[in-house]
Amino acid sequence: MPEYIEPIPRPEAMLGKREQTKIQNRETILEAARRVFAELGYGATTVRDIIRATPLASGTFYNYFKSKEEVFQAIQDESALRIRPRLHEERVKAQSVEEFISGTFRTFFEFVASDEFNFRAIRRNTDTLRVRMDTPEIIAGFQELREDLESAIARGMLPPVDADYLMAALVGVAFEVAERMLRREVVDTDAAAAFATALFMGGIRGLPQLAEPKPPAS
Amino acid sequence: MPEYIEPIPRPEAMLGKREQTKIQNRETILEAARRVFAELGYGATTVRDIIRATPLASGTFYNYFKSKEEVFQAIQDESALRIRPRLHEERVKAQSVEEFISGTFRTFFEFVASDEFNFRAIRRNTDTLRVRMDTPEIIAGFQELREDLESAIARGMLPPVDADYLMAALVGVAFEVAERMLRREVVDTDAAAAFATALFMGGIRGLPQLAEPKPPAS
DNA sequence: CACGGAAATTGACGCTTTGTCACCGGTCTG
DNA sequence: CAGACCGGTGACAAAGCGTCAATTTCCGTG
Repeated sequence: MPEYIEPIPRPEAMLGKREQTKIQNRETILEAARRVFAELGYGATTVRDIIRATPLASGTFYNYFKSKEEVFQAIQDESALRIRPRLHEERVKAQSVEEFISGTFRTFFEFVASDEFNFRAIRRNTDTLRVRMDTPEIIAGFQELREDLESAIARGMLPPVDADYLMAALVGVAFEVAERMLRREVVDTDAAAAFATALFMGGIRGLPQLAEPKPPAS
Repeated sequence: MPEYIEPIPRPEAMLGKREQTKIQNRETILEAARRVFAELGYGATTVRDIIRATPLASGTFYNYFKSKEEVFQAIQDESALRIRPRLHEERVKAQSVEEFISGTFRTFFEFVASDEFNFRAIRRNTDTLRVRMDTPEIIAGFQELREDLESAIARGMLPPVDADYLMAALVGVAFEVAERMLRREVVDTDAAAAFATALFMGGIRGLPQLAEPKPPAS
């Protein structure tokens, strides 16, 4: 039986040419895709448009991604990967419901504002139509939020409410309010966070309480 | 100058053959599209797939719709057109905030549950990706909700809060909670409505209040 | 009833996009 | 330095797109 050889993790600078161009090409494609999506909107963009915005051959594209959806997903996941730990951290260090909620919203809205390019351009589509797409990484973020809520309930910080619905409500408000926030002439993340936080701070108190925690539905 | 001749509005049953097949064809296409979208998901569906699910020729399709987006829009708009008046009515006849909010949510969740086929199938897409699309008719519904909120504020039923954000929050919660509701083994619209209503009933009280009404942002 | 023309349907056509794969040049390993 | 092999290349077949000249269907009129 052949011994399994661990690939040697070479220091950054000493990567082989092969590895370098692989990273390079991937970034080239993602960069081009960001430009094209922003220009044409997701719906109107074709794989060929992305390839044309690149010095690469069509075959090369398919070595890295198998469709425009996958490129799109990668772009979204990059954002999700940057924001997710921050949100989680914000919530675990929260000493009160208020900190939990307001920390989540403030972090999210600030991120959205800073990442505005991605957040908006990506949603732009032909005419008045808008698309919203949840990648696995984003869905994992939702899942994490729900777990954090359940943990907060277990610690007695939150009353025993339906964590699944509460998660959904938080997500819905976060995304929808973020969208409106970005449309205003002056983007005021504090005001948006204050609004959303106040809504939930007042609202959670009156939520129907469960005898036992709700099992995950999917 | 030639006299303008008003087209004679004939009684339903006496429509000319031309008019009848026009209505017929349109419905044939929409029906086929519903099936195909449900089967393949919106993203994977091609105009040709829809045409193939129909006895018509490709050219005919383009006499009625100019793309799959437009078909999709028409399907969505049909739903929106059915639910919008009901929601509006529910809100204008509301004598209190509680009636306003709970009436809106109950009506919406019940509709979504009855219209589940459209609501779910339409969102299904390749793999874990989901799309959400707001048609002009749906956006008009949002607008109407905001106007109803503003009118409620004017009547003193609601405190002078940011109607734009409140509308966004209501919409976000409605859609996101609806989605979770449908995933559960037993779809309980009352429970979902109770949850969402309680959230807002408690939450609205504490919302930041405005000196003067917020002007529309877009 | 039959005829002329308006209106709508048809499907083949030219063009674009899609995804693949045989080829080949540069890169790595021994 | 040689040989293996990884991965970029672009031509290609298959499929989708939207159009339009030809054709059929319908309607109003004499």
